Amino acid sequence: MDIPKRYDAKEAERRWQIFWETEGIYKFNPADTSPIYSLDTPPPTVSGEMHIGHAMAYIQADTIMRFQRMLGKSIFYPFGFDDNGLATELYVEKKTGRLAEEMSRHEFVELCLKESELAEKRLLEDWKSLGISPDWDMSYRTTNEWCRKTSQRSFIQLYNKGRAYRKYEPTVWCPKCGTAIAQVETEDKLLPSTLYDITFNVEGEDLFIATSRPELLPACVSVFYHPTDERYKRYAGKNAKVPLFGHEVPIMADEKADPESGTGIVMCCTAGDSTDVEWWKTHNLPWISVIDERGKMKAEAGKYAGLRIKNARKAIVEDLAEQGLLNDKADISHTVNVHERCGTAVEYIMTKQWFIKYLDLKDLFLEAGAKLNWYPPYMQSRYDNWVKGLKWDWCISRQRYYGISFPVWYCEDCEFEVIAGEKDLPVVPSEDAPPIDKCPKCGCDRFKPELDVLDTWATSSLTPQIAAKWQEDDSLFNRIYPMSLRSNGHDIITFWLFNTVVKGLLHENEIPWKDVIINGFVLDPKREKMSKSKGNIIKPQVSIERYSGDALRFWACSAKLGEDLPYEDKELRRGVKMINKLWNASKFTLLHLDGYDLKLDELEVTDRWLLSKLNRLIGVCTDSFNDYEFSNVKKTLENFFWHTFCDVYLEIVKDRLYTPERGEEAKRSAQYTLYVALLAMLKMMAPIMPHITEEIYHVYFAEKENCKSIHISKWPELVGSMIDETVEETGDKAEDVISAVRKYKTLNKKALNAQISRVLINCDKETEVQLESTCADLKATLHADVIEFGDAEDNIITEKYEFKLRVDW
RNA sequence: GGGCCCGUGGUCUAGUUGGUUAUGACGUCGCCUUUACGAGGCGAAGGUCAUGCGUUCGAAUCGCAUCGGGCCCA
Repeated sequence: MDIPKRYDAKEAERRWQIFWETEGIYKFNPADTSPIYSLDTPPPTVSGEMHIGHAMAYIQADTIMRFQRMLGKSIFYPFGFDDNGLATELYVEKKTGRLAEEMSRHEFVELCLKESELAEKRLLEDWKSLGISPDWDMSYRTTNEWCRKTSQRSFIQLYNKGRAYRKYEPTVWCPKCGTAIAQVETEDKLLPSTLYDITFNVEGEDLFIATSRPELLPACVSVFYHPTDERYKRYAGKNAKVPLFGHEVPIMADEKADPESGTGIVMCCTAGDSTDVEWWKTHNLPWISVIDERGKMKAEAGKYAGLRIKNARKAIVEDLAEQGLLNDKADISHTVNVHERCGTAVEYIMTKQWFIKYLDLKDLFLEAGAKLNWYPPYMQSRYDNWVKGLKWDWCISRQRYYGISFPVWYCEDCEFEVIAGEKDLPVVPSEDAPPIDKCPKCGCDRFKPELDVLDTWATSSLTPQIAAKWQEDDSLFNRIYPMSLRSNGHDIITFWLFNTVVKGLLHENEIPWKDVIINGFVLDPKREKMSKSKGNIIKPQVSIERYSGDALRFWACSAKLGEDLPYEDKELRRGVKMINKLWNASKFTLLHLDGYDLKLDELEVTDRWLLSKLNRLIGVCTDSFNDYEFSNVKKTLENFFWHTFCDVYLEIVKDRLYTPERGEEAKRSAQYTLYVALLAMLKMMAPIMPHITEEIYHVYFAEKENCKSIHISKWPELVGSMIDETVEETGDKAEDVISAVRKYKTLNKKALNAQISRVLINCDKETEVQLESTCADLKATLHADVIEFGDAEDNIITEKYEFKLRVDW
């Protein structure tokens, strides 16, 4: 057998990745009737690089899939890119330096498609370098024909169920992007601002109201104070006159007015924030719209019409001051709800939008959350809290260019909604004709296309349906859905996970998966969140280049589910060491297995000791993988391999392998044990380190097992009869003696192979019988001429069993 | 402000249905070429388990409070 001295990870990893792909090792076989195990992977957005957080999450999920594959399941493991929506538009605009407004809609869409395809080609190489094992032939991008069809079909079916509807609503709106956005696409930012104390007038009397948004004065529709606030109770039922604009608004009491904030009395405008919207709803207030879709003041703002929001604010403040209506102003910092993608403060604008009606289904959603198996379990409460706090239906329309079209046209006269036929999907209403000639309601024959596009989550919430060929291949879909597993970041439980549950329930009346694993974040070595501005980003490609993919995988598996993992170079270096150790230990083992025929007479005690422990290990690793505790597999396996197998067992059996005088039987017993143990350890390590284990497997075991790849070989079976408590105790006692003598040699500055003339062991009779049975191995390992039992003045006491020993040089 | 999670040697971490001396790794120090590996082996030092109170025969583990950190939501 010719085994190279060194293992070249960089060369080998590329070689095996190509081998797996060309040999179709991970291909899904629809004809395979084994139970299916499926994974709903997050399609990464093409707008960014693959970052270290992606790497961790994909690797963790991949270990599970590799484990399940070795259990003999039929693996359904798709991979997709999300190149849909606003994120891609912004990426393309930034990359090409051209704005969507500068060209025709068609041109911009083509540009986005072209750029995202380029990005995907580049990104795909990054993802493959992680050594993950999806069936690449099942790859998709969310803008391809099939996804567009699926997404539009979902919309049409929800429309037919009365779940999709269109209406005027105050909508969270980004004036910079000029689009409606979802609640979840906003975030709160602490920003500096000015609080203006403005003079209103109540029956000739001054009333001071504090606001940071005086430009909304024309949209003021009422004034609120807290019901218990004695200062303002006397105003109940009266009207306040709005300065500069002169209209009168009612003064009312409401719990949501904070007596501590500003002057304790607050104006309600349509609409500065979500509280304004709530007041508008609960108190049936009129809606005055003063800001347009692009953040300019409308005609309702009178002389300020046409000004941008900030300029209008400035002008109004100046006018107030001039007229003596500005009582006071103070610099403050307060939280502002901004669009997370561009940082612009959001507005609430009254527009016609498409919604998915689901507020009536909260109980159903909570039930679904309870049906899912959450790993870790406490993540369910994030989902629950989100569902309980929902206030609006799901707004699914976006006023953008690049995205999946609504399959909808409107009658130009009566706004009648014309929906595409499912057989015509996918459609682009701005380019395709509607399925009817005349409006069934008014007879008009002119139609206008819906130009809005679907929210990107409206599509990515269909990943199970997209992957499993929903309503295209029923037999496949029925076998796949609900899927076995969803892998999800904890930051997107409230959108990607929740929205997928919503679609699953609305379409299939069933939860989309059985199990959900939630992975944590990767932090920088100082345990701080990585961000571009801090400059502490770690690129996985650099880590792979420097330490290898297996080393990165080894690191990624050290975090438990849900837990954040700090990135540390030393942990990657440990992975490199592990690869090296696996290589060297295997090299040694396999050299001694050359020509071995797997024949066995009887096992030596120390061999039975190792095999007993090995079978326990198999039990632990199998259970841990089944519970998605890959970090426990990694830790337990690493410790067993390194310490028990390499440091103790290999040293014990060397003599039997090298010294013919020990006898053929003793050698064969060692060979059998080495074969079984190394093979089992490699297989259990394979999901974590797929390349090095494959390399070693092919040096020897592939031929023996007649199997093309370790990753489709059989997972080690726990043989209960091999677990033997007595043998384990015997071996543990021998190990205790070995480590005591090693310690003695070290303390006396002797080499571990220094010869000793005698070891005298003072122990009870039972132990004596036990140790006797390992005497030949003990003598060889300790390099002792004789081992004797009996009373004597001791010079060492063992750690674990506290035997008294005497070592004579 | 609400919800959830986390605080264990210098650093990262195991252990959390209460029960011997709290696990392992990195780092530090000392010793050693075990016919696989010096990218290795053997060993040493280093922890009042964030703090306080409580429950208990017994608490890293359970309860309460405080302090600190993180994530999500408002």
